[in-house]
Amino acid sequence: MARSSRQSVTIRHVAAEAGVSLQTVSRVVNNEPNVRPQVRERVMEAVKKLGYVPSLAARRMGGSRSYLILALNDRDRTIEGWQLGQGSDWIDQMLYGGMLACAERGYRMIFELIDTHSAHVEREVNAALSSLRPDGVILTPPHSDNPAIIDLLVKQHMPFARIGSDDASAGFAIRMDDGAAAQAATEHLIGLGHRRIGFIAGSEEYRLSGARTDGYRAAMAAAGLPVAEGLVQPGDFSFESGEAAMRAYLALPEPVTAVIASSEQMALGALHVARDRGVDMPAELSLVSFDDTPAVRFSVPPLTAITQPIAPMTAKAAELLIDAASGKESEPGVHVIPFALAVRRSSAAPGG
Amino acid sequence: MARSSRQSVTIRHVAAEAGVSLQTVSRVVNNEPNVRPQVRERVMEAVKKLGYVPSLAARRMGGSRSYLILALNDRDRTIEGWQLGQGSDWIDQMLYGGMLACAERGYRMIFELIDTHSAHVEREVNAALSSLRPDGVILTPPHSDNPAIIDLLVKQHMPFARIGSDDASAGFAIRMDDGAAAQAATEHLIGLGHRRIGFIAGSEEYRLSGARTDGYRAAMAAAGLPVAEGLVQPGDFSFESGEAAMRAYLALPEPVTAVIASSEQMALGALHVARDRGVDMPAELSLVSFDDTPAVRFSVPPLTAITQPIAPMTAKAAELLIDAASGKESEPGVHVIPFALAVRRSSAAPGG
DNA sequence: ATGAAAGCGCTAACAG
DNA sequence: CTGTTAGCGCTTTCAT
Repeated sequence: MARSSRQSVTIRHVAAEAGVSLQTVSRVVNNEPNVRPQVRERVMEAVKKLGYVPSLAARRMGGSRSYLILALNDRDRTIEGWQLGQGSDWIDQMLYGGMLACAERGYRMIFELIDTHSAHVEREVNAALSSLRPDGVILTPPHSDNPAIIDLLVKQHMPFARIGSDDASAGFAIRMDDGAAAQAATEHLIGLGHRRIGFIAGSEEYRLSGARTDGYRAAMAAAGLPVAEGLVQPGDFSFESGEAAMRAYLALPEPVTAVIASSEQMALGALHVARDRGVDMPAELSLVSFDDTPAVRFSVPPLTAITQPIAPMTAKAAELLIDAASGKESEPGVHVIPFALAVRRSSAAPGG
Repeated sequence: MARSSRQSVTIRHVAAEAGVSLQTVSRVVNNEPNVRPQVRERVMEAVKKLGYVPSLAARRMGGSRSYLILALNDRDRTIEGWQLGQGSDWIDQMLYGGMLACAERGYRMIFELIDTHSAHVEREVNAALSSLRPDGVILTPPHSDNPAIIDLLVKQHMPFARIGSDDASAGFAIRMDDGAAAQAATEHLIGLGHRRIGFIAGSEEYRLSGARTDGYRAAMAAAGLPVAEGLVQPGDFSFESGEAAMRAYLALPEPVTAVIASSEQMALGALHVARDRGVDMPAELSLVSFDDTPAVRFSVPPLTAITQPIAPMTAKAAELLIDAASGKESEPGVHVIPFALAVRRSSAAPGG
């Protein structure tokens, strides 16, 4: 352990130490066959003694793999989230699931911010791919359904996983069952005795918005409840759109007794308006959020929420891509990850 | 833009397209001198036309730089934060400041989780360094003052920045003035009319804990207020230790009218206990938090808090390291980044 | 089962 | 100002 200079240990040093060729060291390090147990042992000792760890860059240069998984996130949304610090922990959960899954397999996850709306999406994605040459790409919403990005990836034969997408035509799709989740939230409220339940829809830019609205409608229909005019309000996932929706509900001739917001920010916006107007929650109004974030848990009252399995989805995405890069063919198609409903004080039987 | 195969554009293709040598392309791409404007122009056009972006790995292999900055975070704390999802956005703010500062300079920030307490710290750090060969390392608390890590970095001549450290003996130290911040928080309360102010100290594993306590004592002393027995309570940054401290305050014969917690989690723990006991805030008790996180802003009441400039500190760290890697000698020593005090409803004049 | 040779895409060092 | 020559540390052939 005396090595302490700037010059680091390379495969050469290990080969010399063990008295074998570079090749043999490479084989041992990569767990390849055709090495006698005895020699393997000797090499592993040398590796350990010298503290050898292969250089990522050199591995990428020599071989075909880069041991890198690239996650692409929407620049504007991500930066806005960071600036506002409003407690969406999407990135954190993505890192949690993705980084650990990668680390377990000797991979590394890097993430990049990409402008969806920019005319330069292709240029930006291309730049990241060219620079990093990852073994796989993880797409998060709204990139998961961006045709420009998908086309690019397909053309380059770059394996990719699409989080929150149900499009199985290319790449791996990994999602939770958004429809079932909205349905579960709706059923939860119906079970509590609610009959006039509002639903704040999400941005149509995201495919999952439609699925959620459909799930809500399905649950209402199954219970024989009409979806009256004004019960479904448009939204764009923003706090403001949640506020606007709640104002609309409060202006309805016949009031709603419960509201489901298909995003955390919209739930908080709705909560804000309701509280401002002195609505007693949950006595007069129950509220359910999609997305179980810190802000939702710390709000007053704490909100009942659908827990999106962001970490497990990202972990699954990383696994699939690494398996693919390792030659293991995994089943393509849509992988559905279970969600959960966290029941908190914001939902109760109507009237108290 | 017809290139669409897997095989990507290399410096060769650009050289051929522009009719110059590889070297000239390299010079242009790296903004080096000794290229006629005319030729430079021609090369830039070829680069643009082919969509050429240099390979990170190849750059690292050929040259002396890797264009990578490595940020080291504490594994246990980080993972715990992700699991609990309690809304500490340290990682987010670090990424915000660090990634963008790196991106502006053509660098990339990668972050790794390292076990501080493990006997393998050195092995873990070494592995990350050997694999990535970054141009600089950013240390975050508690790594910033970990002698094993510092020694390793110094021995390897690896430039590094220490966030939240005031130790200027090696590397760049980047910090906010923790003492002044605690002092400002204390003065804020004194200005409101408080005289018996409690201070929940942080873990002694972190050097900044002492600075904060000192700042509190200094402000008290400057105002001629005694720091009576029991006013300073020990803590370890955890929610539980905040709860314990608040219980201790409530058990004091002569009650405190205000409390400063030197971490967000302790503030929330203290708030939890106070609310449970029916303490009216801020009428009966004012509370100030260190760390202006989402949870703090969404709590009831929203907490007055010291805003730690995590993003600016990380950005500064990245800048210094990249400048160093680029040959620009920057002033060593301690870089102090301004903090702010966000006044919210949790602090008011005593008694009402 | 092992080793030798070639080369990945770039930059450093040197020639001109 | 510009081009040529060597590698960087690995993995991939291909021999042995």
